[in-house]
Amino acid sequence: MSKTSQPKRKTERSLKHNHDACIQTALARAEVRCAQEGERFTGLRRQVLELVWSEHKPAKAYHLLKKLSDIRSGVAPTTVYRTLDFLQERGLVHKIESLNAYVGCSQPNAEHSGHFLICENCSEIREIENSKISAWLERAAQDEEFKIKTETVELLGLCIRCQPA
Amino acid sequence: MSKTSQPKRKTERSLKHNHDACIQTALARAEVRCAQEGERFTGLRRQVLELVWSEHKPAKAYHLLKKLSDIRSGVAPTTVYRTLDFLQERGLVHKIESLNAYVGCSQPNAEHSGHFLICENCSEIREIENSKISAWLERAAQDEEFKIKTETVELLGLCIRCQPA
DNA sequence: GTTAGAGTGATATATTATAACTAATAACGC
DNA sequence: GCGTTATTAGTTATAATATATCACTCTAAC
Repeated sequence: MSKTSQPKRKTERSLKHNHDACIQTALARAEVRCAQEGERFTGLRRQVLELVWSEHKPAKAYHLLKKLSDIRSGVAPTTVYRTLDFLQERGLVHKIESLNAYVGCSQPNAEHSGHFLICENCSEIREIENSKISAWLERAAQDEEFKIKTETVELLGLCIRCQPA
Repeated sequence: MSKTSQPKRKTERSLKHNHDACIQTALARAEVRCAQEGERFTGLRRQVLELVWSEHKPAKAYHLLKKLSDIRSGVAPTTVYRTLDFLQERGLVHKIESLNAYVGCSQPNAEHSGHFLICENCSEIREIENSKISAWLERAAQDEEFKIKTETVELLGLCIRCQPA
């Protein structure tokens, strides 16, 4: 248990920032992106993406499965994995390999592998857009004459709010 | 079955480089390291580490389980995972998150997270010792005031031998 | 309106990992 | 050596993650 008499976290709402808008933006971008590629952004795909975005935390496939079952019928693991695969291929979600979980991509316009900061305390996840990282990794790989295709960079630790003073 | 009349691959031996010696070195280092930490390097632990090292490819837990069953009795998933956990905690093996597999650590003396180049064609894996990478990642994380505890860096692509000319 | 292909549903199963409890073994103080 | 304790390993069961396959449905395009 944590300390009991902690002050009520008035930040809770602000931490959620403008989350509804944030989801809506993601959905709108996904729609555009699919249209651009001649892909159909179906109801199922929209629902899954919305569920992935519904928290700023990595979403597990079977958690999504449960949530999805609440809003439609005939949902099986296949349904979820297939849809996540679709979204991943279009750069709309990323899989966090070290957690077996999925997050919405915050820069779906750019072709990129995601790089992530993951708080081991609160699970909040942050995609870092730091083009230098890829450049550095490329250089390191070149030293070994290795040709990178996909980068998995997942940094586990403590976000600023979860660090002890 | 594979093709029957293929030419004998004379490279096979050289590709294996000095692999027996390589394994022996790893085992010897593990023994020293465990002794230093007051841990027991038991028969089971030795066997598992040896199996992990037996190929220069990531080893899957259930593959190790099967191999291990050939040389001792009473082997269950728990046996393997428990032993791999032990070896991981001592820095003797790394888990490759993007493959759910394990590799022997080539620098067990240094405290470090591994950084890997993984060939998607031949599965050969190479741990890159590039202290700059950690430094770079630290810097990127600091920009976000994030405190890294463990780094997962897995670069999937083509090794030099598997690149088209 | 037919049709080809994409999308989804349904069922089964494979793969990866952990929990919880028991038995065996080694280390330690005496 | 001898019993005590802690560590290691064995045993059984089950949870969590992921894929394969086939059938049915919908939709876009003609």
